[in-house]
Amino acid sequence: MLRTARTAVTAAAEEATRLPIDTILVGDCIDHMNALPAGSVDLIFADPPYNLQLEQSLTRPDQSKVDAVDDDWDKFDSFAHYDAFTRAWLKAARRVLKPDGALWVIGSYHNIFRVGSALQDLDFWMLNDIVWRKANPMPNFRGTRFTNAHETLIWAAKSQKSRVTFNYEAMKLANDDTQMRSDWLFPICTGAERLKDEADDKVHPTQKPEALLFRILNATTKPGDIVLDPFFGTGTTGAVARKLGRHFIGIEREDTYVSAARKRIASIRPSVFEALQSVTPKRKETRIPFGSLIEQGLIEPGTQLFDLTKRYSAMVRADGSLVSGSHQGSIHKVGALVQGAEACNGWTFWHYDQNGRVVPIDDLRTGVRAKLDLLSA
Amino acid sequence: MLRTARTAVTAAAEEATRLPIDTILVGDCIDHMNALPAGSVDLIFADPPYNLQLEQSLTRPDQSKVDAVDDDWDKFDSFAHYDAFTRAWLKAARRVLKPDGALWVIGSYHNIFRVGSALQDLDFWMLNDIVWRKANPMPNFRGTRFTNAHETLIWAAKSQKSRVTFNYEAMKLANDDTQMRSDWLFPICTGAERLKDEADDKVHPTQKPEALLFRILNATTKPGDIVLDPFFGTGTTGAVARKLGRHFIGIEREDTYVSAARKRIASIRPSVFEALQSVTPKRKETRIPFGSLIEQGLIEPGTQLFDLTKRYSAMVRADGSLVSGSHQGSIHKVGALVQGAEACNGWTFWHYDQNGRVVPIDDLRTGVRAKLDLLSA
DNA sequence: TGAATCAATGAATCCTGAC
DNA sequence: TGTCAGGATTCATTGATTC
Repeated sequence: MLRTARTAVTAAAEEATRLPIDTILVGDCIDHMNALPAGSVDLIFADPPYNLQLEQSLTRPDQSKVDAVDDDWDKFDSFAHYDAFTRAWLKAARRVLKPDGALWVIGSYHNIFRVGSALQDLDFWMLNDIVWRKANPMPNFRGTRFTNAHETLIWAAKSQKSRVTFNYEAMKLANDDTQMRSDWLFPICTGAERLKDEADDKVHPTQKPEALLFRILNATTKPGDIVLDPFFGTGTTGAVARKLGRHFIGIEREDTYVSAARKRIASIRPSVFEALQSVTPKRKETRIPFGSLIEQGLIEPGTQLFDLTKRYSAMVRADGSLVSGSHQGSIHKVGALVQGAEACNGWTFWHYDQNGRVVPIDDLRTGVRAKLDLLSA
Repeated sequence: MLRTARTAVTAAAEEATRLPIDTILVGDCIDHMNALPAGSVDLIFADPPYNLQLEQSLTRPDQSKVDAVDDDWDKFDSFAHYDAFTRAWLKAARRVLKPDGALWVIGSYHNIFRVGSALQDLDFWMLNDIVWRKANPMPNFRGTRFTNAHETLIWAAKSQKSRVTFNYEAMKLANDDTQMRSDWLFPICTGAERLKDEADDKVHPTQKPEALLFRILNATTKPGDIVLDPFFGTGTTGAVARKLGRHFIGIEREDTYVSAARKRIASIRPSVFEALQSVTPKRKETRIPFGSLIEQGLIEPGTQLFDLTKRYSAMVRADGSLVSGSHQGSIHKVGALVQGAEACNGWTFWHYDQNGRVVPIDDLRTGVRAKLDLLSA
């Protein structure tokens, strides 16, 4: 009798801890997370709705319309509603995490401050905020702000005393033997990687690049770990987990996304090594804008520049523009204008007086570049 | 009697609106801000305490101690206290801003999510979050996290309807003619720029580089604007403001910082006036109605206009309107109608035949504008 | 076949002054 | 306060089309 009871209990416990590994659960993420056993997953990656608040439609300068994120799942009545939603899914997420588990969230300035505050309030322990610098962001078409060229990720442990996985050496190796920094450069998801439907439209408006998930899983999980994604979408997390020999649990409400994700993941052939290679971004020559020389105090506003023959001259203004007579603009533009030429490389055309020596401004750029590369290498 | 009263009132009003320009107020920033007249400053730059939670002291691999931020002013008992403090100073800051004013805050993951949420709750309107990528950050000595290589800034307008200053063209030009992005690369403040005391210790633990403020003031203020910094520290904001021909109001509690800042700012040589002028944005150029070109005989009534591909054409009428088939109206309206587009810039869309050369009508406008500006100069 | 050109597009809180 | 209309505004990448 006793033995039978114990067996039943053990079986129930086993049943309860048997996780729906490498599958997608369809439905609300809070309900599904609450149905999972507590303390059962190693990592959570979450890409929740951003709560964008778009007022009107936006057109490009060529009058084409920007295909905005206007899906119902991104609509919230107020910050209060968004906060309630955020706290609810974070609470459920925290429960399902192992004691030494950690969580990643990605967001933009519309929502990330709400999410970050909620995380702290719920006793998650922040480890890093990470900046995903987009190599090819959408420009600001109206010329009213800085190009929105990044998104923010937060990496947080379940609690202050969690001993989370961090593959420091692997990250350092992947970054030419220097510590991986908190700013990551990746292109947005386009081309063959971007899932399209029969009509050749994007299946999901905000599909994340696999390279981003590669780095995250490589950095903060071990092979065989279980990664939960409560906003699975078209399954980038699952695809990368499979490639890297990690297990995933996806939760997604929309049937369209679920079926696209299933098809996508089924076709993945795990191949760790090559995938890892593609993660390392190639080092490009650091670009130094002329304005940064002034910002850094290497050229003072008011400095006179001239060409090698001293036929033309121009004055440097604080904003990085040059003036020469009625001409004004960038070093290149004014260089072209004074000569009546179509184009001009201002870096080699313009010179300044360095203690009596006539030196091209390009020399300053070379110096700054060398210093920057040295510092960030 | 009445006259005297009115005079007194006027004097009081004048007294109240007389701002403590280019000075440092010593004491609590909330008290001082509340004593300033409402709606009186153009921009606020704030570098509040970060609420760093260093559990124990940090040691480098060689066992030397890291001089971490552990000053009293950075201690808060809990997030609740920090939030209360944040809301209090942000409220005071919002009151003192002009209706079209804006605010910058800088922070790290320890505090920026609290600050960002508070901003949104207080009806500030976020314009961008900006990432300052440090060229030479402090490494993570323990190898337990990613190198903390950036800080976050938030640029927010006083309200959603504020028309804030943004020198788009100047930023674009300073960035080699492409839009300035939201990720900025600057070295941290070291070397000669870093203020040191007699013992050769740094005067302030978190002195910001002038390059950062240079970009901020260049991007979001005009010459002569008033910039308030409620956490003035050693006065980077004041130093850059003075260099760039902007006014500052600094507020700082610590005498050590105040005296260092005063000395620092007194030694600054402001830029010459001409160097502070910036490129004129197209939006601000003298408006030339199309009709005036006809009035001035530059285009004759009856002239045929066409687009660059010669797919569409229209005729100029004496009153400055165009006709194309059944369409008629302004150059913009007809340009849009013939293409079936929502909008169209007629100045660049429509061309005319100038002795066999196809020239946009905008070239005529440019000529007229130059002549007009010459006359009025 | 290859080079040159054109077209499409991506998490976007995206105008401003006159009446 | 709103309405109306002038007219200003884009970067990197991919893939298709043309030369």
